[in-house]
Amino acid sequence: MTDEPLISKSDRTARAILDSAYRLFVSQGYAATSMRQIAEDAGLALGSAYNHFSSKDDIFKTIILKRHPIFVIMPLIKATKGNTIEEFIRNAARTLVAELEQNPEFINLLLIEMVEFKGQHAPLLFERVWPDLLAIAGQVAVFQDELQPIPPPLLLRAFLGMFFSYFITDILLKNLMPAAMQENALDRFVDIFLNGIKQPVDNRKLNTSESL
Amino acid sequence: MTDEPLISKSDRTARAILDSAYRLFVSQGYAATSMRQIAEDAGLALGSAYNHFSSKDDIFKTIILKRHPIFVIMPLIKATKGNTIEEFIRNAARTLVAELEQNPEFINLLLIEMVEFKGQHAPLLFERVWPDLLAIAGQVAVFQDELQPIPPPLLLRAFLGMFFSYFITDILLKNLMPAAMQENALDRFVDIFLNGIKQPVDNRKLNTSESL
DNA sequence: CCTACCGATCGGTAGG
DNA sequence: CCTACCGATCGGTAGG
Repeated sequence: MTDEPLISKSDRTARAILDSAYRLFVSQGYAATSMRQIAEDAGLALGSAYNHFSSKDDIFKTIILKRHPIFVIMPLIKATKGNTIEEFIRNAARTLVAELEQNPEFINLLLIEMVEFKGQHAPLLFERVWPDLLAIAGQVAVFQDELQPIPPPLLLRAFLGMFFSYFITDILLKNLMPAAMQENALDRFVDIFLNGIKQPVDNRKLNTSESL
Repeated sequence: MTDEPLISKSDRTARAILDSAYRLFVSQGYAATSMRQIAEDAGLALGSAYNHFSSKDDIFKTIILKRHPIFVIMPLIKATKGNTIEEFIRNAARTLVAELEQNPEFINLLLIEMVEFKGQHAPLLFERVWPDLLAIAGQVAVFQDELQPIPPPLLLRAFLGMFFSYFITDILLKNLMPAAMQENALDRFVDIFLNGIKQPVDNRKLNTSESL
């Protein structure tokens, strides 16, 4: 029985290699990371890594299909709750930012794929994320009459864009910005986005009491 | 007189090296680009490149301080005209997208700096872009009473974010998206953004004639 | 500006 | 899973 544990030794080693490679890739880039670094970080000799993966590229391909940020982001959005579009969007934004703060480099895999691999894995990634995309479009459709007439896919794209741009500018400008550019920046981003997508009905509760 | 032309031979060679390096960096990344590639592309032997730059890193540093996309984007925004905030934003967005379509890889320098250099040049970049930032904040201040009370720096950041997210998602999802997600995506992005930042006064001309 | 070289490191493999 | 190796290429330099 114990001869065949649920997770074999070989599997554990393969995972150690993937984990090490992931960390090194997102912190240095693909070309700047050597197989020797990966093997050493995983506690192996170089040659041993090749018993588990045929090449460095093979490791990268495996990682990107398992750990591309889109595979973290989409399920988080899908699991978001909310009784109004406002609640839904604010909850989703908060969840994503919490995830990001936990691992600020997790977007780097996307950037590396764009620059160093010229986006060549995009078709496969898109195909695999498609079911989640449909599910989310269905969730948002519930709020249809709160919203401007915007096609749901475009809405999702704009939302992802808002989030993406928030933390790109956040990373870029970290401690450099004047306070006004930073303070509550996420809330402000969400305000603009929400105000932008909502129907201008009477019961809108804007915080613009000074409406001249 | 002709002994000292305005642009010396040495200057021209240095520029050829920078141009070649720029093209190679944005299309492959920094680590994946070798000094031999750069020298060959510039029409030189390897050793000759070192008469103009002390190291590969020296070349990168020179390039990023001259050609970081922020130095293209900010002047373009600064030169934007418009009698209303709507005109201004739409013109700026159009100009930036036109620039991007002309050189789809020009953002890669920013991405490379983020991933492969961990954003270490950010302080210097920010310092140099600061005057433009102030100028643009001044330009936008003119439209103050058309706008929600949003601090100008945050407004600029949100606008840059909108633009940035537009073309990141554009690059990522290029030919993969359902038509609805792509068609007029920029206009839609701008609509959302504009609607999001504008004061909800009476004379707003929304294209939502079907307001339930 | 080039040729010819330096030591170091690269991805990958053979052989056990 | 490791040791020891392969040829190729790396960033950089000396010397002319």
